[in-house]
Amino acid sequence: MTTGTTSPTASGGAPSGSRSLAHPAREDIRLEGVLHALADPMRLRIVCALAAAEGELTCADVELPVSKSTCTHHYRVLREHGVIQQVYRGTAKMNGLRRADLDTLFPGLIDGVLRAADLQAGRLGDG
Amino acid sequence: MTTGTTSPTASGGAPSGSRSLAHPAREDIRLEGVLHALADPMRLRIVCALAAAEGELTCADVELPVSKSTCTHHYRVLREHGVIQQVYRGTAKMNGLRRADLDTLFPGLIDGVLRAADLQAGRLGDG
DNA sequence: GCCGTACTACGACGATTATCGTACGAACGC
DNA sequence: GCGTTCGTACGATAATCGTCGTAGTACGGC
Repeated sequence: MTTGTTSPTASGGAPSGSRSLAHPAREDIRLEGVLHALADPMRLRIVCALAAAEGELTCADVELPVSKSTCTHHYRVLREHGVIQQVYRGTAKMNGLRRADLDTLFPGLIDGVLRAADLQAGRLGDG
Repeated sequence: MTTGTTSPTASGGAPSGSRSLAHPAREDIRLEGVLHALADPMRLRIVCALAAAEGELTCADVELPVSKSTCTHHYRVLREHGVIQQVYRGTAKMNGLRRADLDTLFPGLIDGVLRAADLQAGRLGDG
């Protein structure tokens, strides 16, 4: 999805995505890293929101009770551990879950975590 | 919390093995806590060993490349986050996975993590 | 009663982390 | 061009964590 058709409006020309971000290859994603990334409440919220959106969200789309710097930090942790992918798009940065990679490496893991988060949310505060 | 050290030979009530350890109630187990507990390589190893044993193991049964103090620390983290239960039995302390509680709260989560750990072990070390 | 085994408590230490504020850069619209 | 919006980089800071060693406690066997 991200590759293929480059610029949507195509007026920019050559390297429209000049700002690029380093992502770990699928083989480099480690279970402990993923678990660590998911173990933080803020990051778990981000991941849940991304999963619920089933698409890309900007960093600002997920409301978090922390400063913008901290926000950037959490997104970076998620990206560097292979949980999400990030692509610049204009002034915004789109975030998406790396479901395909994660499901291939650890089938059922993300589903289990998302389901667990959902159950816990219902159990704790959502009544 | 500063209790203990009292009534080692108290009659009645508690059984003679009265050294008891505080475990969180099932309702108090939090997903972030479980994920955090599982995110450490040593602790993940312990949990995998416990799951493979399908029973109780002493702390010393799981060989870890760390000192005994560190070992105790990791077991305590696992217990305090509701991942394992610990019971004194003579001089030994038996450790067991809290599968029933975890599966009730977060169905599929532990299975997913264990399977992921297994897959990753095969992918990395086995060739 | 004494000793060995199994685990713990405590203090220490370095490394990592989560958080913030401020200053900066990159793209868009005017 | 200029300003706005969105995100980043860089320090700074306090908290947490993983690790260790040493000293200590509980239990069982002799």
